[in-house]
Amino acid sequence: MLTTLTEENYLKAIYHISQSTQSEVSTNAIAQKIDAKASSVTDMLKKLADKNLITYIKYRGVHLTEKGRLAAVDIVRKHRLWEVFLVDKLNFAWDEVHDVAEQLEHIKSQKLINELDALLDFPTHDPHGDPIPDKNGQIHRTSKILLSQAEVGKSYTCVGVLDSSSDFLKYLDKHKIGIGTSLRLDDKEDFDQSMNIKINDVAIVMSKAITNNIYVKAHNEN
Amino acid sequence: MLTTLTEENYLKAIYHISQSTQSEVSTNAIAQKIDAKASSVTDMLKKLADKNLITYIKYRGVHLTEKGRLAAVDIVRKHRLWEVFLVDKLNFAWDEVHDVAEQLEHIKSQKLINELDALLDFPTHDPHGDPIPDKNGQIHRTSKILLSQAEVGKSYTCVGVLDSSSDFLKYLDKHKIGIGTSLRLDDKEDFDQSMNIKINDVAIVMSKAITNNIYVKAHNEN
DNA sequence: GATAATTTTTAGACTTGTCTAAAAATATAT
DNA sequence: ATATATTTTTAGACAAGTCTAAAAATTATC
Repeated sequence: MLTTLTEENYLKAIYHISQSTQSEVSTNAIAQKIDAKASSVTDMLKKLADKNLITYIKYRGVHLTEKGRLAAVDIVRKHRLWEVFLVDKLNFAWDEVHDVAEQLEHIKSQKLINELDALLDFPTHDPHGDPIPDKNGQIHRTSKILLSQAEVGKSYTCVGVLDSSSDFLKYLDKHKIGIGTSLRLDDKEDFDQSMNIKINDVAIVMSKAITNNIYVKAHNEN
Repeated sequence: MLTTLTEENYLKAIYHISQSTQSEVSTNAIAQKIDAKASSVTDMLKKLADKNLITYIKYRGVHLTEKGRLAAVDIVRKHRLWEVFLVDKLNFAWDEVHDVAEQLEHIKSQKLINELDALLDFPTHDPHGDPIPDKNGQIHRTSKILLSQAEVGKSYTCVGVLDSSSDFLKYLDKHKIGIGTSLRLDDKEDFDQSMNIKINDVAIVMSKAITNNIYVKAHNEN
């Protein structure tokens, strides 16, 4: 059974929302993500339920079925592989890739995506540090914490970002912070939870708004 | 002004038909190419005329305007660049690229196509030997003739194909014929115009149906 | 637990692109 | 030149996806 571009976008939205909330996904939440009215969402939910891609109980929100989850994860896989392609092969900056990948993720060809995977040498993470699901829809999650939760005196490696807006990514570029960058948390201010961070022997101060959007992994850990 | 995917497909169809006929493009011809009914085509022609992409006189067929021609050539450029990408970078065979390129040609990103062009080292022809229009919509046409028009005793290089159906391309693969292959016309049968061709010292017989679909360029010529 | 506020769904309408069937225009044939 | 055949257009309908406005269900408040 074929999915339309619109259906794919709904599935992806439901998937991403359910990742953060861990419970039923509400009509309004989808409407906000898709940038459509709630009434339009209701219509589409009926269609997706008819196709057994979601379980839908009126007024109670939706869940992805296994079939729906696999379809959603497949779109995510394509999106992230294309992002790697754009950055690694076509010299895109990491804040430029999203809109184009939104288009490319809907191209239908199994061979295309398998070969792309090989061309890119089977990457496990996209340019923002998000994991790329494998062919079977499995996601290899790495243990990571927000920099805001880090402990004073310890060293970390930057492994991802929560916010991937252009403004935030440009901030990181300006301070030469990227995936793989090592840093050390020298001190933390109790008052506003701002942090003194040392990166390549340069000390900078980061507000909570910043540290809340950077994922790190502690050194000497698995 | 944005063009929809459907509009782009109509423009491309009109462009390709006008390339072969050199005159007005009829509603029926478009319908056949697009695989739609003539009535649907009429509706779309009005829309394209409203956008100044074609000149349309009822019952008289259509012509592309300069604006329409540039839009059409831009799609052709993208299509052919993606075909090169699929063959050169993703190991697609030349009879597998068309359907995927049909999808990829509609991706909207100027940077994407410019960078792709560079990644592929600015190719001038696609895997079937068709010229790739440049950024300004200019097409560098090479002098070529159909193999069926070749002269007995002369040597040629294969530079393209007219038919690019999977069946025909598989025939060429089987006989190790591709773009750039050298061949010599040893003899021609008056009765059915079949030809005795020598390729890499192997002699084969080709029917008119075959030689009518292979473009060649004479050796020692410009 | 009744009432108010919010969320969700329904009903009906609009747009894009398609279709069928019928009418109009053009082309062909005698 | 007139009848016939073909091509093209019009008219009206349909499916996908969207919207607004109103009704129904749920949640929050007192």
